[in-house]
Amino acid sequence: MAAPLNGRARASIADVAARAGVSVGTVSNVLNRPERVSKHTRARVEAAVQDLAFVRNGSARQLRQGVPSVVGAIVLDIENPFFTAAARGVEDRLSRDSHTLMLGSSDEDPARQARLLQQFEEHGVRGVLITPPDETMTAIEQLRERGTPVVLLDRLSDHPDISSVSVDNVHGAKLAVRHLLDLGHTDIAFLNGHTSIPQCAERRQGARQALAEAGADPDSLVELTLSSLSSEGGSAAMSTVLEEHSEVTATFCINDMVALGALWSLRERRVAVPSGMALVGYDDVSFAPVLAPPLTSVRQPAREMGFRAADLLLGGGPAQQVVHRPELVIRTSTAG
Amino acid sequence: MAAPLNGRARASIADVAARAGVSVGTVSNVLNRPERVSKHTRARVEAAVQDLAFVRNGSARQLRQGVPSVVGAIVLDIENPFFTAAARGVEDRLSRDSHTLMLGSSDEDPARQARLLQQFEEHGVRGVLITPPDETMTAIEQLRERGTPVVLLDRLSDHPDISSVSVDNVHGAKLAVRHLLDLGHTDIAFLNGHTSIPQCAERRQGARQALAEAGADPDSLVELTLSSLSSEGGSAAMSTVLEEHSEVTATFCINDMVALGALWSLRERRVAVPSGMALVGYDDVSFAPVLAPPLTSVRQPAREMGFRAADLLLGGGPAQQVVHRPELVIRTSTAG
DNA sequence: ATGAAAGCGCTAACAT
DNA sequence: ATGTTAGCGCTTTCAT
Repeated sequence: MAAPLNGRARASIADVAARAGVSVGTVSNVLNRPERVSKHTRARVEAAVQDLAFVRNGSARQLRQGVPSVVGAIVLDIENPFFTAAARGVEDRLSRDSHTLMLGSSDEDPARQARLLQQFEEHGVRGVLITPPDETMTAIEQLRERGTPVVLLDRLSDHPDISSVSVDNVHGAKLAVRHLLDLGHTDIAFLNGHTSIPQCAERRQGARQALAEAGADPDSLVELTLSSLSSEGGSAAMSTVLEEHSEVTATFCINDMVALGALWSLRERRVAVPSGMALVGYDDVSFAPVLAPPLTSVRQPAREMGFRAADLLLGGGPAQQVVHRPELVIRTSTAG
Repeated sequence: MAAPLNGRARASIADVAARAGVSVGTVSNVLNRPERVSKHTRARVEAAVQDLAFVRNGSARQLRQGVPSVVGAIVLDIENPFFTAAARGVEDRLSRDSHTLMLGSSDEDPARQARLLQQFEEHGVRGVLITPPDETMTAIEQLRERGTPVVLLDRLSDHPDISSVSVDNVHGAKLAVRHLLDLGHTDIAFLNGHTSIPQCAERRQGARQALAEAGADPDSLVELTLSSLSSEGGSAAMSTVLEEHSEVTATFCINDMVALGALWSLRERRVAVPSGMALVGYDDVSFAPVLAPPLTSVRQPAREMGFRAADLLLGGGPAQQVVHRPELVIRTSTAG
């Protein structure tokens, strides 16, 4: 039963051909265009494939015909449910065309992103879905110019040839802060990431606009800059707020993971929410409605966004910019 | 500046060689063993690489030398924070050796797993990390026999040649249910997945053992079988418990996502936790401590597990079974 | 319907 | 130090 593989681990198409007593071309035809092969030989070849447990060598295949079936995706943080929900949407779309997802997390680090892009390109991926961690698009544009299609995820493209699926961040942040202002809060903290991250810059803009429109001074916003948009970052930042900005009565968090961390700190210091501190998150991830207390958050359709982005990539039509409208979901963390 | 690529999108090593006025072998040497090349020519080649924006063709490279730098991983559910934390651990380890992660989610479906395995194998991955959704290991063993190393993640291997990193599920479940019994609960529901999933079978065994050891009838456990180990599944199952098993005062959930869903339902029906229903989860994911109420859960070191699994895969030493010990983290969802 | 053979881009062994 | 070349496994003309 063991195959005569001359020490090689995997059977090649030549091994199959030898075993079935046909040429390699015929085996290839059985694999790719079975209708061109007679019933009889097809059966013989298929038997040989079974016997040898033959598996195609994807590298050789791709080298020859250059049609990759892998799509690369780079998200900011693989532990953020917003991005895994988006990844799930991507997978939903890819599996339709039996493509595989190669997922990487840049951890908001441009250098890590560059490394991943390089690996993806060497790999010859069919295309790349990416949430860039900063404003610079040169590496991405060059990648595209060299022939790898790119779609931006959770970031509006200003390049006419690059599609994107995003959400209006300015509007989303405005909804959040306006809500806090409507509730009577005047001293509001904003736990944000570096404004080099576009989402952070845009939401900051929205937050400040909301203040301005309400006749308040945008600079009255107490801004904290987290080095990492994670629950750990949120926890540390909220501690700072409590220690150094005791006037603050409401906090807007750049995302729900940060809000989660903020809740850790508030709980630890026995600050009641919302009476001691109102809290708004962003993304409306799955756990938001059952936090203690249920978290007010700005909803983004993560899964649909991922699906759509993958669809734009595979579809290959003209570039287009899809912009979703965010929605404020009010729960007891603000209106308790 | 544009390169003479004869219509091809990407520059090849031959293009670089032509531009630099050297042979392809020399270019290859600059790329792989720069010390063998004189400073002068190296500079010329590097300039050409820059000019042409040359990127290695990974397929050709792998075809030739057969050393893949991609590791495949298949988890049960990409939206479960336990698995993304594990994936993060995997990435931590892979990035040390500049390997890339190819991540797939089987969604607990053996057919999906088979498809992913096939794609990974065709791709020629360096190895596979996998949490199998059922007991059958034939596809996995065959993959290994054909030369692709495999490490089981979150599942004990009974095959001497296959390494694994797991946690003692029987013990974990026993801790959880014993805790509920200690609190005086006698009517306990267990929101479990199909027992074809090994983790589910093992935790069921632990739950029943806890009952037996306490002198109770193991069959008194009210078992619900969810088709999906997600928050949606947990929500639906908890609704059933409330409607059809009003005697139940405590529920053990197979994981924290299910517990999250259960909380949705409890909140919707205004059942207080733990007074109306005590709740225990499994995994102790990041949001567990700040749920309403904070969730008692069985902790598993997800990130370390992923790291270790990747380490075993890349290390290539003799197969070994790493078994972690779970830990019960008691919070107010049971002992409020 | 089937076979023979070229060639995808790269690496490594060998030759100079 | 650099060049030449075989060949990895596959797909795809072009013959037969």
